[in-house]
This record gives sequence, structure tokens and C-alpha cells, in this order.
Amino acid sequence: MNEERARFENAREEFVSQWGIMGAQWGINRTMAQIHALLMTASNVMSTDEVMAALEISRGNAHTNLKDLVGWGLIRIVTKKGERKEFFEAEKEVWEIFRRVARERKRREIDPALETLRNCKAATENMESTEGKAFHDQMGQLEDFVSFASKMGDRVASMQHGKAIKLAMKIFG
Amino acid sequence: MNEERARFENAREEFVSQWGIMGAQWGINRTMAQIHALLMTASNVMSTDEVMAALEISRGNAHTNLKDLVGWGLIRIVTKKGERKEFFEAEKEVWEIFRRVARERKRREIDPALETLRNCKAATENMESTEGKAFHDQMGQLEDFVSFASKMGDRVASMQHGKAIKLAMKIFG
DNA sequence: ATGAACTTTCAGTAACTTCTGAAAGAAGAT
DNA sequence: ATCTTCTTTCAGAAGTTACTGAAAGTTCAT
Repeated sequence: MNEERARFENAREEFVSQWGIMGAQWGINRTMAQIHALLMTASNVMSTDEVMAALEISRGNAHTNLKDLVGWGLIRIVTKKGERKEFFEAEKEVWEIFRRVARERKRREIDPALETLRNCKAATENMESTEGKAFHDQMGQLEDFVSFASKMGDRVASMQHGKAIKLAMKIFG
Repeated sequence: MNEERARFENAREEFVSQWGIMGAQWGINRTMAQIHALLMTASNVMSTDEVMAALEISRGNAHTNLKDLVGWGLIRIVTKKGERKEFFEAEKEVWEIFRRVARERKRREIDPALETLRNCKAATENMESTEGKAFHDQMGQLEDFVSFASKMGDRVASMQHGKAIKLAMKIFG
């Protein structure tokens, strides 16, 4: 049935496009998110040229973003024996995707932020002025919150999918 | 002590700058995040002109971003009697900030994403091909995960700070 | 009505990010 | 050593987002 094929391709394109928009809103390069969506919904590994063709983008663009995705641990390089070319394959398990994104964002964004908060707190230790005290206090509260949330995130991300769901069920009924 | 004042201003500037960088990484306009940081660490309400001066930005820029922050519910307009001018004041409670950001992001980003996932899933209902089936399945898994996570977020965000902490303690000891 | 004090909008500009295409680099095949 | 196939890099172009400054709009007082 070829009408089915068309419907499938349509849905897939909508997904790729929307995933790209979402990515952009979250501070991820649009093309990178689109390639990710493309590979997540691919039934076979894809080469750089196939990605280029599917999204109508240049080699440089495809290359850079494929490599960035590998850096995020969201896709991996696959080689076929007898072929020199590299192929790419996406992690498809949702829970695993979540874990990797969580880990990377923590490393890239949360940890540096905590660093700053700690600096700012330390730099205003034992101040006399009301302003200084309030600032110091505010930094402390932010630090506590961020580090607490970050720890919770770690805990959840280090659980197995099934266990996390069960735990959530237990808590929230 | 004026050396203390300088140390305080320094720390505050570091915080404002870093909060801006963080915001940008999370898909929030840098200036908006900086104004937020500035107001969070202000001991008094500030006028548009004061914000302009503190960050050395234009009136248009200050105005737009102040109003956007009001839209996010992160700052509020305060009027002083006898004064026509508007002043701004930030929510300072970390937990409350978290709740508001969570609510807005859900509304602006999560809900539309869920919409797309549901569409894509529905559009590939009952497909025969392996590819179609796999796609449909993948959309289902993504939808389940996102909607589950979103519900959990809601639950947590609707708790009082103290209760949330206690709960977390109980779970993760 | 006019003016003063303030807020809002917006066209044009500046800054930044992403993308292209071509050239250079690597590595195996002959 | 040279060719072929593929990967990587990068300068400049295109596209996007954010910012400025000035003009228009609003509101209140006189």
C-alpha cells in the first residue's frame, strides 16, 4: 500500500520539524534536534549523505551536528564491514535518552552555575550591610535549591526505568 | 565600610552576568535573565530607568524584557503613591520561582510537544509496514514519557516547599 | 486644550548563530 | 606513489535574534 507510505512519511516529517522547533526553544541547535528526530525514527542506520539528502542540508552542517550528537551520547557511529563509510544510529529507548540528556545538561550547565553561586556566596561572607547580608542569603538559597534539585535528578536518572515508574506510582498514586 | 560595598557590587555583577549566560543556554533571552538576576538581588524596587542604567541597555530593551518577565510571573509591577512611574520587584522565594518557571515552560513548550506526538501517533494508527509500526510505537513511548514526566512535575510544583523537601528526604534518605 | 511624565511600539541596525561549499586531511586500495 | 573514498575544517554568506533610539501613545494635572 503506497498511500500508507505517504502518510508515514508525512507524520515523520511533522515529527522531525517539531522536534527541531522544540530543540531550538531549549537552546539546542535546530538542525541537531532534527537529525536526532530523523535517526530516532529511522529503521536502519543512516550515512552522512543520507542525512544530507533527507534534510536537504550541506555536508558541513550534517557532519558537525552528527558529531555533536555523538558528543551528547544520543547517537552512535556504526561501521559496516567492507565499507569505509560511517553510519549513524540513534538511541531509541526514551528512558536512556532522558538519562543522557540529563547527565550532559548537568555537566554543561548546572555544575558551572553552582560554581558561580558558591563564589558569589563566598565573596559576601560576613558582610555588615543589610544589602550584603540579603545577597549572601539569596545566593545560599539558590545554591541549596539547585544542588538539591540536581541531586534528585541524579538519583532518578540512575534508576532503571521500571523502578522509577514504580516509585512514582507509589508516591503519587 | 566602602571596600565591602565594592565586594558586594562585584559579586552581584558576577551573578547577573552568569545568570544571563545560563538563561541564554536554556533558551531565554540573555537580557531578560540579567534583569531577573538584578531584581532578585535588589533590596528595593527598581524603575525602568534604574534598570537601564544598571545594565547599560536602551529603554526599548529594558521595557520589553521587563514586561516579558511580568508575563512569566517572575517580577511584578509596583506603584508608589504619588508617583506615576512603574517600579518592579522580583519574586525572591526560590521555590516560588521554580514553580512559575515550571508552569510557564509546561504551557509554552511541553503541551505543544505533546500535541505533536499525539498527532504523529494518531496519523500512523494501524499501519501494516514494519516502519510504520515502529514509528507509531516510538511516538507512543515518547508521549507516555513526556506526559508522565509532565504530570510528576505538576505534582511537585504544586506542593509546598517544606513538604516537597520532606518527601524527597523520605524517598532518598 | 496643553503640557509633563511616563509607557509602548517599531523600523533599522548590530550582534550572533548557523550553514554552505570548497579545500584540506586521512586512510585504505592498487 | 597515486587514486579513491570518505571525513574534517573553515572562511565567508545567509539567516536569525536582540537592541537601539526615536517617535507615537497614554494618562494625569493644570
